[in-house]
Amino acid sequence: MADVARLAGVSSQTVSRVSTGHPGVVESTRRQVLEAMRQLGYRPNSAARALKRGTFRTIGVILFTLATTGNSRTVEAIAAQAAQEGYAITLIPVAVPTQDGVLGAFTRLGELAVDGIIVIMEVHLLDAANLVLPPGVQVVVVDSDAGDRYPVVDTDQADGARQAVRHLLDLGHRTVWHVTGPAESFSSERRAQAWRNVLEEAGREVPPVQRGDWSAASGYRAGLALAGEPSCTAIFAANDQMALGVLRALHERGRRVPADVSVVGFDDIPDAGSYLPPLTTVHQDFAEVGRRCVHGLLEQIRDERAEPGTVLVPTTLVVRESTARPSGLVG
Amino acid sequence: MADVARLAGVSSQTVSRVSTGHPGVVESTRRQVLEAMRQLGYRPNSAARALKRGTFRTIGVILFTLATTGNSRTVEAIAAQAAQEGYAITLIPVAVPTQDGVLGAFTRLGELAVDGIIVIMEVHLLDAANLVLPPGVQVVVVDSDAGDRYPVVDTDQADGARQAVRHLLDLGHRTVWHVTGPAESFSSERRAQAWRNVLEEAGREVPPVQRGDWSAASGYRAGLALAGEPSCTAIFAANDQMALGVLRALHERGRRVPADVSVVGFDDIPDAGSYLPPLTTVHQDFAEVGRRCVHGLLEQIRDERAEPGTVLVPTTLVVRESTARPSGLVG
DNA sequence: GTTAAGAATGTTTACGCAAACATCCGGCAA
DNA sequence: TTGCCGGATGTTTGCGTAAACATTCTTAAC
Repeated sequence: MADVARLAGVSSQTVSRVSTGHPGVVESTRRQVLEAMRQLGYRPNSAARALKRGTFRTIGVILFTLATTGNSRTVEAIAAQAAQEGYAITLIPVAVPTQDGVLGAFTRLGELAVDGIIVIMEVHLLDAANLVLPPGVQVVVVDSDAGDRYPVVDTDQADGARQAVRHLLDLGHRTVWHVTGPAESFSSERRAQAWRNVLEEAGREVPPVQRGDWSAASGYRAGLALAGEPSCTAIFAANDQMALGVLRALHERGRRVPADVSVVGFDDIPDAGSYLPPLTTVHQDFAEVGRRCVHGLLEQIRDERAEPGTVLVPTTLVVRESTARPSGLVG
Repeated sequence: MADVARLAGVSSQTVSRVSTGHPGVVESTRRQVLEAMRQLGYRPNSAARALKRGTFRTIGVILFTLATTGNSRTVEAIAAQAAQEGYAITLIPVAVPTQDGVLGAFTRLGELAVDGIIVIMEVHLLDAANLVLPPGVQVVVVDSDAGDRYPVVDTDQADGARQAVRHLLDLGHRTVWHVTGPAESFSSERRAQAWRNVLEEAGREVPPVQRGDWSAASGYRAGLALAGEPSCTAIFAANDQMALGVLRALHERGRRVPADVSVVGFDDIPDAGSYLPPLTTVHQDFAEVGRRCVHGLLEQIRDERAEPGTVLVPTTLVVRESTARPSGLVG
């Protein structure tokens, strides 16, 4: 910086003013400084800047995996929104979903240069890790029900699941079977809960749950089991990939979709429209979730007033070709 | 830090020594300092630390999107490996693949606190952006052929494609049609090139290319076109998602897979085994690519000797049920 | 022409840490 | 006993920046 100042014939403070875009620098001076910067290839040192300002303009995102569509889409949206607000994103992956894993991540995080953290996982896992957040670092949570302690932003899981199940009941199915996600996942539990509620409210029988792990392979296994249930005419899978596995299992067992069995997924991943048949599913607005996270976090950072509460992003049911009236009712 | 030193009855330098794990601090003193840290909730300020050390222990990853399986898997592997080496990952998304977009990202990047950068995109786009890298910041590139200027780590695209096409020819197909990815993508071009080469070497006719954009929807469109070609009995899609679209198109047009037409994909995404039928595809080891990237970059950072060159990660063909001998040869 | 007001620019300082150097102390060989 | 060595700890200093304050210059009103 001193070099730039010397070359431009000004003081280093003026260089600082130019590089931070402060007012009160006359145009001709400004031009000279910029030219000197260019010549010397000067770049402000962000460490020094952060030290002086006490802020890093960086948000940490802590999660288990990018392998699920939901997570990677959410992270992408967070990154995009943060970039627009002049913030960078630091990714903190937790290798294994154990207490140690989370604890390790947070220990690292404590020393990390972040002004706030977005947690994309069930918050109980954080508590279990006996976590102490660095003071002054704000938190927003996705995929959790910790709305009383941290601000939460999430898709309206329950409403999405309700729409899916009601759609199937409205088509005339007597009841709906459910392929659920892992028990540790809040989203998974919430979807299962809503499914159960709708059935109970409608006075329908609640069939046993098939548990999966979000993967197509687990959906396939669940689908094989369900294909053996003659009374099963409608299936609500907790995500699209498990729905894909269910479709394959039904196909292999000679049960036609949607003629014999209707299938609904959740997420509306881009591929869902290309499944055989194209999948009826619940559309999640991941981009909006990401935007809201960043927005909420920055608001907290600026205001220091943490006000827990939950923001729910609405869902829409996208009806494609994997659902139909049960065959007994055709016509 | 001064508070901690006072409470522990030592100098701030001793506190520093404890927190950096330096030797030469007697156990009893160390214990006292740690206790004082705990009581005061002290956390080292990473900005100051970075300023002093001149290093951030952070790697920047610049890319267009996390939406493609390959990118998100690679990023995940990079993050995991970096974490293990004590480095954090900063994500720099480039919203739009235009010169301005890339330039903007790099301007931001210039001010960013990173010791090295991993670029996951065709490097020509960087050049087009007239990019000036911050001096002292090392770069490793994925998905590019810039091996003469930057170190490159990539899947062995050509070999994977060769395996796919040869597999189809070996089964007895006269030729293989190709659904390619976007022209800007190096991976896409490399796969197409290898496909062409194998056909030419074998003296087969090279059918016109169907261009897609990696999405299942584009694969579907290409598939509809190919379903209208009676002579088309074998299709190599440049990724699994386009293969999914092709499968759907063939199904809709009444062409059976693999009885009438064989289909091969590329990537081996987790869902591929659950397609109808389960997809024969080329397995990419994204995790290995990520590991090599980080490894290469850290080596550069430590040695300062940039030695361009290309590291290729091998691929394997995974044969499932979407390929078979052409029907004329059955039995 | 004088002076005050305000704009443009310069000077000083501190942010929190860790490297480099300085000091202190106990122990051991001569 | 003396002197010296080396380990443990303390003191000084500077990393690059921007806030706060100081100075200079310009302009306009009288």
